[in-house]
Amino acid sequence: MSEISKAYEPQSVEAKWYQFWLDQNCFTADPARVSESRPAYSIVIPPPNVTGVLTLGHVLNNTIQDILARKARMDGKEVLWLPGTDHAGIATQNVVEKSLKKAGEIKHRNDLGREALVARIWEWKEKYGGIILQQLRALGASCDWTRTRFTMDPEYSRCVSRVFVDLYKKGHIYRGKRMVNWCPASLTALSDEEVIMKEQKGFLYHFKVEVVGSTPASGVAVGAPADGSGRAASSTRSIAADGASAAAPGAGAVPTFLTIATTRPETIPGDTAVAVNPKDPRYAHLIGKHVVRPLPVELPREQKLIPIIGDEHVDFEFGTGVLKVTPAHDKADFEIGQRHKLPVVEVIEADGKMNALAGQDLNGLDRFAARKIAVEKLKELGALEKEEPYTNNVGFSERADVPIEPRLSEQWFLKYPRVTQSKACVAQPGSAPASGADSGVPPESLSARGFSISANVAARSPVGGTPTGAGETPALPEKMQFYPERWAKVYDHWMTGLQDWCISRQLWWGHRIPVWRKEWSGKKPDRTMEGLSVEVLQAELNFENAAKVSFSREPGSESWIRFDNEFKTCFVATWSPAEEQKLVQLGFTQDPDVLDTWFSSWLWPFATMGWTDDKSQDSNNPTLRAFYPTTDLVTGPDIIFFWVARMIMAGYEWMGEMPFRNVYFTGIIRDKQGRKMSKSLGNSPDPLDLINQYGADALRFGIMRSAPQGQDLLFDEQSVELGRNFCNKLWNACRFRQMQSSASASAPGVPPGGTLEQSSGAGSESGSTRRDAGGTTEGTATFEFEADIQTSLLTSDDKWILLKLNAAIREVTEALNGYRFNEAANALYRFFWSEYCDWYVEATKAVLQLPDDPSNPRVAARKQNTLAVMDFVLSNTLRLFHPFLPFITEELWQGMGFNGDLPKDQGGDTIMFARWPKPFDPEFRDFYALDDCYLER
RNA sequence: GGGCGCUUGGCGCAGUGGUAGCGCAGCAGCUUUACACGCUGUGGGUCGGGGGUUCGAAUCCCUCAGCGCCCACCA
Repeated sequence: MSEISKAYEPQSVEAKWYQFWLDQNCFTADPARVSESRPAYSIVIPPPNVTGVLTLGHVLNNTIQDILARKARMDGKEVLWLPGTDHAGIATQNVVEKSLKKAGEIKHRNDLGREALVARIWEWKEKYGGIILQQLRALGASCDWTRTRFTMDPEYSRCVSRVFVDLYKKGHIYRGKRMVNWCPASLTALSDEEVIMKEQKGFLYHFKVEVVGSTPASGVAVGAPADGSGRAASSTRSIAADGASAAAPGAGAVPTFLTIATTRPETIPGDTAVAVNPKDPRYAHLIGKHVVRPLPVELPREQKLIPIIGDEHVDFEFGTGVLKVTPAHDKADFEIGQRHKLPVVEVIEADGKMNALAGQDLNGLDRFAARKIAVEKLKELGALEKEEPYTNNVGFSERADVPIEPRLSEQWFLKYPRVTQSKACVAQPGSAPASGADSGVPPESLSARGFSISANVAARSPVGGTPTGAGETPALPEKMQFYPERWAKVYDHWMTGLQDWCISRQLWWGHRIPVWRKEWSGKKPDRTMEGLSVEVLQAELNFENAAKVSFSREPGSESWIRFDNEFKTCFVATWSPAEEQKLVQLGFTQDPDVLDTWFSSWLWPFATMGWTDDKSQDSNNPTLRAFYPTTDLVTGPDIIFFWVARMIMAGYEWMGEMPFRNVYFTGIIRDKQGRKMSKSLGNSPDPLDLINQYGADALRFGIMRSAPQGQDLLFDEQSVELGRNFCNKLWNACRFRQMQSSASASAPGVPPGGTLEQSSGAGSESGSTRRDAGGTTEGTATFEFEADIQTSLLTSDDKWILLKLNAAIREVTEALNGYRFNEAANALYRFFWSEYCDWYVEATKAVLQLPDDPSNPRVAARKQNTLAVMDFVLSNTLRLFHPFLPFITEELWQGMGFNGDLPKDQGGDTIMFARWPKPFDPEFRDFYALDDCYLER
């Protein structure tokens, strides 16, 4: 830093230092270095979609992870921050399909076919995938890039298959024909979590249907009572009960009508019953009779008779109290259908278009167009009684953003494993004594060791760990800690009502389900199953459980076989290539579906570390042994169910241990007006632009300073500006020091640095370990603070700033231990700007500007001492800042000639491994002659 | 229908029992030899409403209201 510029110019330093860190392998984790004195610290990145580009959400998320990782390095830990990307099934397939369509190459994915499309997606992935990881480098993310993983790496895919087969054999995975959430745009099933409920304005259509099989006499009894729900009863007069007295002029019986309310008239052709509550006095007597379904119009009346059934599910307060039952297109209706053995008539196809069973008027129409036509038809028939504006919740496909269609289809389902254990492992608010993190450092009066304990260790070990770290803590079962804690309740609630997980997707991009199948024709499977062994025939006896077989007879190759009588199909699950080959030879075909993306990402914490499902191998895997369970997970609360909860279950199931000790949930980034960031609103600034304009440190600091724990964050570019200004302040404060240096008689260029920690390390003999001031310590591994500061010459200003520094160290450390990043950032800001710059630097000017007087050596000594204090404060400040502002601190660290605490060949020439400062030990109060009055100030 | 969060000066937020703070914006000055991405000074809030506990409440309790999020098979 020979020529220091007037303003900090991030562009000229960021790339340089990032490359420097890479060249020095500063980010690389080595499990061999882990030891008692060098504990492991690990984070796995929430893998962004391969198609992703950096958003402010990523900036927030990854800055936090980087702060944690860099802080842990400075605490002397062996740090693994493992990066990677997610194949993101639907999203990626959509993106590539769209781009191919746009380029005019294809009209439909079938034009290419499965293999070719998948090949194209891989091509695309190699070319454009992982841009986001590149962008993270610009942010300063200190990931161990040598361990970058992708959820579809061969090794990772193997984990997915193994896990599937394992669950299959344990009976957790089954195949079933069920109502699922179907996305008519992506043409695949979705899990419940992928459905987003949205309020939709529509209409509640009331239409009447004629009841047949009733006699006028019986119909009389049922009036439309004015009690209960007024709107239902009075407005619709549900049954034309007065029909009898009306003495219909027509021939034959007087018709009786029921009025039904529906939001989906287009599904009428699929109705196979009308349901009422058996306890409803208005309708109960009609159960067993039939009604005439109005649609399709052209169908003869006799073919449209559907029964009136009684079912408890019907709420007679709602609508007219009469429910049309469409088992094929509504989840609740399907269940009613099951209970009453109703036929299932599908009138909507997979793509959301009506089919022939819907009748000629609707056939081929999109479901929403069909709705309009259906209403018209009802009008024409005189059946429509009214249309009532109505708002209801409709499920939308998360990815395609179209209303999902409940649809009956055959899918693979998973009964979640380890639910009880996973539910119990997370500390609930108020349940456990929230130790460590918030209790912080005890007051001054505490005995000597109070301050110097690594608060990090204490705080991060979830339960117990008192700050003194003495072994007196009872060995309570270790709990996982959520930050903020309230998310634990959300988690708990979800874990309580778990439904089986639909894990199959009708897509091409993803992990193909490792199941091969073959149907049989006769009563028993064995006739068509050539090559099946004796074990299989035994297995055949038990259709419930999977049996272990080996088709290929190769050692280690095994399959799990299961017979399904209902579908007359034999299913074989295997992850062994030899078995696959043999199965194909035997005429088996692989299941065409792929697995839900989350079925691979729930293995992320260990599948990325080379897990194999082979206990002997895994216990010899140094990475897994050193870094699993991971320490912290940083993610958004929006994927607490998708990802976090499932990782916990997977962690217990296959590793026997929770996957992480702490989970930090960030807030969601919104714009100034509180709206979500979105491409269509154009309110989502490109972080790279911000980095170019203000610098990565500015962006990091700005966003961290305005991100309260777990609260949504309203992003304002001004906060980044503030970050830039702050960097500039830091820059100039160091510049000021540099200018003094050259003006004074002190050792030029390389002012010694030091940490409070070393001072404290010198302990009680510190007085005797003092060395003479001067540059004699250059080039050695460590510096002694007291070598450069003469206590006897400390002014009250010097003492004051030393104590403020001490307070800042304590404050920042505690805030970071409690994951209160904005507090830490604020403390740094306040300390450096308001205390160091505004007061201390200004105060020093009086001293530093004293004219040199050879006859009075005390003047020079005082100046020298002031500079030593400055160096001390600055070097410790840079350490404190480094996790937040990695680039500028490295630049200044090097430029000021500060040295780390390790020899150069061990990373001593970078601030990255400089020790995190620790507050004074109490005895140092005496050493520096720091009176209590300074402590108060 | 349940659950959770938020409501503090113009804007965004800190502040969990002891006389209201920060940043931005505002206003008045400043070519002060680190920094105008700066410095000095200054105006502005009865802490959503109501009730309670307390010597004392933005801070604890109750209640109401508004906004937001999550969960839930009312057609």
